[in-house]
Amino acid sequence: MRDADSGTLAEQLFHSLTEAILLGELAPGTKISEPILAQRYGVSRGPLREALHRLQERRLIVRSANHGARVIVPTPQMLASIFAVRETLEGLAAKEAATLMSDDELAALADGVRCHERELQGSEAGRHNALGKADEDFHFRIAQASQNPLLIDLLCNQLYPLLRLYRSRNDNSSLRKRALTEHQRVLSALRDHDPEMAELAMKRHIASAKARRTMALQSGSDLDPETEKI
Amino acid sequence: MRDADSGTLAEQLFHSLTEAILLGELAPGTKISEPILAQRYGVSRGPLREALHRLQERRLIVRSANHGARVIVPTPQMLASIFAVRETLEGLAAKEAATLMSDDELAALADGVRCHERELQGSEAGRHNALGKADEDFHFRIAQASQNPLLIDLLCNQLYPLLRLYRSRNDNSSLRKRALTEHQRVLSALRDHDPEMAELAMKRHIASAKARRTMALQSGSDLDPETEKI
DNA sequence: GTAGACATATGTGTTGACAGAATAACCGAA
DNA sequence: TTCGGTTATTCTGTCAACACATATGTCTAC
Repeated sequence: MRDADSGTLAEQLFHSLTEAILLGELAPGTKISEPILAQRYGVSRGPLREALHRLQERRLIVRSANHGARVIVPTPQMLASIFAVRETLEGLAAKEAATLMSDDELAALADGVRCHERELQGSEAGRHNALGKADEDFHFRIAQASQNPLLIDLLCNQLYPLLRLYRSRNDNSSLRKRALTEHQRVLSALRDHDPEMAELAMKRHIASAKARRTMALQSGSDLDPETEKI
Repeated sequence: MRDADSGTLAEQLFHSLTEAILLGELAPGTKISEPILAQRYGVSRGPLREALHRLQERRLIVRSANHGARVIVPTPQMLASIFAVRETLEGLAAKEAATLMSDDELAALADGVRCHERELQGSEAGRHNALGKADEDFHFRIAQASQNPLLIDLLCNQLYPLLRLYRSRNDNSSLRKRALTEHQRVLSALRDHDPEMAELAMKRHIASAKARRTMALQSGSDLDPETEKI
C-alpha cells in the first residue's frame, strides 16, 4: 500500500495537506503562503512546493504564476460535474465488477452492507462517521473489483476525495435508509453476476445520491465567501 | 488558454517533458536522472523536481523514494483500461453535447469532419499527421461541448495524452474510412439533438477504435523492454 | 570460483539563500 | 476626502550546496 515514496517529506506533506483541505482545516479559498505553511509543518519550502504541484494536478488547489496558490472553492456547478462523471464511472465499475467479483469479494461486500444496516438501527451517538465509512467502503470495494487500474485511481484517488469537500453535516436517517436500499439492490445485481442490472442500479444510486447531496448543500449552505489567508 | 503559470520554468519543463515522453524522445522505461535531465534542459533541479511531481500525478512517470523516476511503460492491460474509461466518458460527453451544442458549434464540427473527408481522399504525402489532428479535433470539440469542466479535463488533459503513448505508425486507409463513417454517424446524432443516439454512436466508435488500436499494437509490437537510462 | 562484506561513488532528499515580481503601505496632489 | 504615484516589504521562482540513502565495484575469506 506504500504509495510511491512514502518516506519523503514531500509525500507526507502531500497527504497531510490533502487531509487538511478535505477536512476544512484549510478553508476553501484560502490563500496559501509558502513560508507560513512551511513553518507550520516544520519543513522547508522545497518539499512543500513539490507537494503543492501534486495538489494542483489533483484539483485541490489552483495556482497562478507569481501569485501563489489558493484552496479550491467548491461550487454547485463543480458538484454537478463530479456527479455526472461519477455516475458513468461507477456504473462502469459495477458493470465490470458484476462479471469479475469472486465469492469472497461478494461476501466481504455483503458483510459491509450488513454492517451498514446495523449502524442505521443502532444508537444515535457517533453514527455519522461510521455510516460515512460504510458508504465509502461499499463504493471502494466495487471500484477495486473492476480490476481496472485507471478506473480505480480516478474514483478512489480523485473523485472520492473531491466529493469530501461537499460532505454535509445534516443528513437525516430516512435518506440514509434510502441509500441502504439502493446498496442492497446493487449488491443483489452483483451477486447475480448481471452486468447491465448492476450498472443501472449503480447509476441510479449515484443519481439519487446527487439529489440528496445537492439538497443538503442548499439547506446547509455554509459557504463563506471570505477568502481568508493563512 | 494560459494554463495556470505559463511563465515559470517548472511549467515549461512540465510541458516539454510531457511532449518528450509522448513523442518517445524519453523512451518508456527510461530511468530519469535528475542531474542529467536538469543539465540537458539547462535548469536547476528545483523546477525539474516540481515538474516531475506533476508528471507523476499525470501517470506519465512512476517514482519511488530514493530510487528515482522512470518513464511509464505502456502495457496492453493499461491500453484496455484507458479505452474502457474513455468509452464511458466520451459517451457521456456526446450525450451532454447533444443537448447543449449550438448551431455554430455543430457547423464547426461538421467543417472538421468535411476536412477529415478531404484529407482521406487527398494524396499520400503527410496524411498521417493531418488525419490524426482531425480525429483529435473531433473528440476535442465534443468534449468541450459537454460544458463539464471535470469531464473536459479528464479527457483532454489526461486520457488523450496517455493514448498518444500507444499511437501506431501503421494504419491503413480502410480503417480510416471506417472511423470517418463513425464520426459522421455521431455528428448526425448530435445534429438531431438526440442524446441517447449520440452516446451510443460515440461508445461504439470508441469500442471500434479500441479494436483498431489493439490490432495495430499487436502487429507493430515495437516495444523494447530494455530499460535504457538517460 | 563464488559468496559476503566493505569502501567508494552516484543520486535523491532537503535546506538555506538570492533575484525578480506583486502586493501593500505610504505620501502627496487634486 | 479621494485618487494616483512611489516606495517598501513580502512572496514566489530559482539556484547552489549539504546530508543521507542506495547502487556499484573491489577485496577478502571460504
